Amino acid sequence: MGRIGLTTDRLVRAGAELADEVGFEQVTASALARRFGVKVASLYSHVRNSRDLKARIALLALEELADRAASALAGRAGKDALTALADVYRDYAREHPGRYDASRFRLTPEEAVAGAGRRHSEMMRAVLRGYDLTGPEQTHAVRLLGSVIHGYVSLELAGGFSHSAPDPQESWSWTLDSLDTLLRTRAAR
Amino acid sequence: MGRIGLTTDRLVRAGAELADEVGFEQVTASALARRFGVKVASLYSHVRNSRDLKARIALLALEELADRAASALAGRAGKDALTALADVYRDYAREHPGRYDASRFRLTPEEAVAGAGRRHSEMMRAVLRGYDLTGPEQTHAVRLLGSVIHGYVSLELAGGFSHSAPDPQESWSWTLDSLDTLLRTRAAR
DNA sequence: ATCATTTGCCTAAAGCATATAGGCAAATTA
DNA sequence: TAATTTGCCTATATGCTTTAGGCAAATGAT
Repeated sequence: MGRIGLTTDRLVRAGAELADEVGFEQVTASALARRFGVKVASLYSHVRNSRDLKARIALLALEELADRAASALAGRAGKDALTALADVYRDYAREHPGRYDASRFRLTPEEAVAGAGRRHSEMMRAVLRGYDLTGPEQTHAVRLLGSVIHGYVSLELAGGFSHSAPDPQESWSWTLDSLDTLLRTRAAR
Repeated sequence: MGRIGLTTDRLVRAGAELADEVGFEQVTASALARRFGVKVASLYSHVRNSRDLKARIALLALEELADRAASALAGRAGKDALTALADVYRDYAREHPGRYDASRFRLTPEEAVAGAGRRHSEMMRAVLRGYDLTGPEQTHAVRLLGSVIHGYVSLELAGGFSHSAPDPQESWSWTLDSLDTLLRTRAAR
């Protein structure tokens, strides 16, 4: 049988697609090999092991998210920037639930730093620069913002808000609105 | 070899302990059997399968959490109740990380309703009754509150805030303070 | 163009988790 | 004490992970 041209990159991208289709948990070396019509052992020349594969998918998702966030933030400030950033995460999670789950994969500190981890927190800080917060408060706000976004997105994704009025979109708008008010109030304090 | 008195209940409780020790992901029928010094197949008389075991651990965690929340809320109102409830989740997650993860296990709607799911949302609503919110706003607030608590706790648990100043406890207080202010403002609007 | 080297995918095999079937002895009930 | 139920067992099948070693295709050197 000829070679079909596996590469780490193709595996990772296919893994990301698989994650969106069947869930990040179900992304397995076996399933991936099956998808490429190849024997499992063949993957091990391209990824170290199963954990490595998942970590790479996580890094891919984080990069994609950071790219989207960077575009969304360009030319925006204040509440506009806040909602743009928050929407990036929420939209990404709805379009790519498996990848979003992947982005929550617990990476080692080195992996996270080498990857897009830093870009994400810098963008959060950039958004918050639009609200005049003092040093420690800025960190509190970064943490709050991260918590609200991740918390909302993951509860919504898990189906926590489904089949109940009002529409989750309304709650989302209300939440971002509240967050904006809150941050402005804190700044003015 | 004689019988050692396995029951579904003992398995689930041991599974919860195992989760706290090695992580909810690593809770496996094999590991549990090993812990009881019993063959794996023996567990299958007490739990339907691996997923069933995990779901039962999830339900246990949700009940424990609901019990703690109920005690914590007794005799409290307003901000006092808000922080008490939030602290219950955060403290539980720190004391029992595996169980907390378990409580996020995706249950079927029936399982969730039969279990403590309803108690939790009712307690959230009870806390929010202390802030005079109109109908739909109350739901928005329930969702916001759930998002902030779950988001903060899970980011903190994942190590997102570790090794960076200021102390996560400060951000937590600041967050709850902000949330209280926010809800009072919304109510007064 | 040919030979040497590297590389990619293969087969084989071991380890461990899930799950089912069927058996025997201990516990329970009559 | 006999009959029945129940609890844990062995045996077995299936699936995912991972390593070792092999052969042929691709690549590079002369």
